[in-house]
Amino acid sequence: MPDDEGWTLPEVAVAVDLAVLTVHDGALQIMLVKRGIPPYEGMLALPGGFLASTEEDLDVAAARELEEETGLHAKDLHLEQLRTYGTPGRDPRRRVITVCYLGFSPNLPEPAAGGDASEAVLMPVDKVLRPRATVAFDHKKIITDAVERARSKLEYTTLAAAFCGPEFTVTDLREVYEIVWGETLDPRNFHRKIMSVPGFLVPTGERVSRQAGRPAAVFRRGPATILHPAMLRSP
Amino acid sequence: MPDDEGWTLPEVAVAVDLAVLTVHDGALQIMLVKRGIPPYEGMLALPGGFLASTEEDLDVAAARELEEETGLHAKDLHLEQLRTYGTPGRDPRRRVITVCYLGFSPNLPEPAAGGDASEAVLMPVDKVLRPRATVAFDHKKIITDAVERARSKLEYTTLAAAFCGPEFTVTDLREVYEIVWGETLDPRNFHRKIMSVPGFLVPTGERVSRQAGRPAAVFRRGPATILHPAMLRSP
DNA sequence: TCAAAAGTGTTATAGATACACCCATGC
DNA sequence: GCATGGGTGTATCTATAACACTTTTGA
Repeated sequence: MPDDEGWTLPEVAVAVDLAVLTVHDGALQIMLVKRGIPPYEGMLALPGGFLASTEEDLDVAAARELEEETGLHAKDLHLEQLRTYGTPGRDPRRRVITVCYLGFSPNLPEPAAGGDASEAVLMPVDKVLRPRATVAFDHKKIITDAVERARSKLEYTTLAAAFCGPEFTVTDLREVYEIVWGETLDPRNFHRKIMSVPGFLVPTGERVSRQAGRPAAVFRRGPATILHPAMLRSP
Repeated sequence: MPDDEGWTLPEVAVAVDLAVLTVHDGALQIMLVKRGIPPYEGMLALPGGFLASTEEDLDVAAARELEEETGLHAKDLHLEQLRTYGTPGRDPRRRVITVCYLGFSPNLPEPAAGGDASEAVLMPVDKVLRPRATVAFDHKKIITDAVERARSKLEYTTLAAAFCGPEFTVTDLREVYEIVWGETLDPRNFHRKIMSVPGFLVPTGERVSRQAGRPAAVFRRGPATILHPAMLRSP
């Protein structure tokens, strides 16, 4: 793949960015940070930054930036590579290509304010993606891609559980699907479908009462990672 | 996303690589080039190379490398971003991150030898991915990812047609599925399924005879891009 | 006339959908 | 008791799987 030796390397900066999604207050939300420096000073942007050194791995850089800018720890959420964005001009200072990561985070007790980064905020994706809303760089496009990927991943994987805490009920999980997809699902059919996937939900034996009604059984995530057959959104 | 100004950029080289797949001689094959220079001199590798300038877009670099190294033109095939690989040490010379593209090419009349690059070859992926086989860099891992992505894309998109020429029969298309997935499909059910997807196949009105048997109707690709419901591989 | 491939029809089964109904709790 | 949400049973519909059968060609 690399060509001939002894030639001058084009000066391209490599960054990582993170689109960390979570379900909070009945909405799909994304973690954003307020930029403290130009360009786009004061605007909201995805957490991220340049590689710290020539030897830093991409995944490591993503985990580091996540922690530095939001106080979240990579081990507490699901992170996967989303896509790389590199259109010339996407950063006014110099050529930057950014390797983006998609994160699924459980609903956090203290939304992010608890971290080192006081400037991290959760924002509903509906709000961020409104036509009039603006975010720094090409991050709106990245967020669009991240949301679509998340929606699609719920169809054929068990990643919805990554939006829940360690213990959750079938209704918690259904609400994740409903909020991420923006559609309502039949609770009875959902229950049966989820329970029929071997290794998705492991009962803890406990039950919890919400407000009223029969207490729901409590589950933990099982080893299953794929949903077969898939649970498809309405077309 | 980018951090503070006035800091020294880690020296990271940005490359693009291409995993171009095609169905040829009854096998799923991948386009490889023989390396003319170290490292891995003489070994087979994915076509690709470094960005030509600070201003070159990733897609443009991919199209350029494709043409330079294989003689294929980007407009003649389907190209999409696969994933970015950047583990430190993956290139012994220096830190390189490579943005990989996945290509679907129709079966070529003169397999690649016709291009500028006399060193481009088609190789069955089964052969390349055998445990004892070796390819340069981490390209074996990339090829594995590319093949899995291609297999999966046939399930829910109409991309199988990108492996066929401009005109093809339902049997041609079925053979693509059978070869890429490595399983046999019922010709009668396949025919019905494909024909039931609106906008997938557009009849030209012509028919062709293979060797024996009733001549098959000839089709062109229609505007449809997704298959709904999906056609799933056997689990 | 026969083999071979294209294409249609028919039945059986799996999974999704819709919804009636029972269960277990708080108030 | 009764409202509320958890969970089961069941009919219906849709899509796939399996395969008999007809059609149309080359040899």
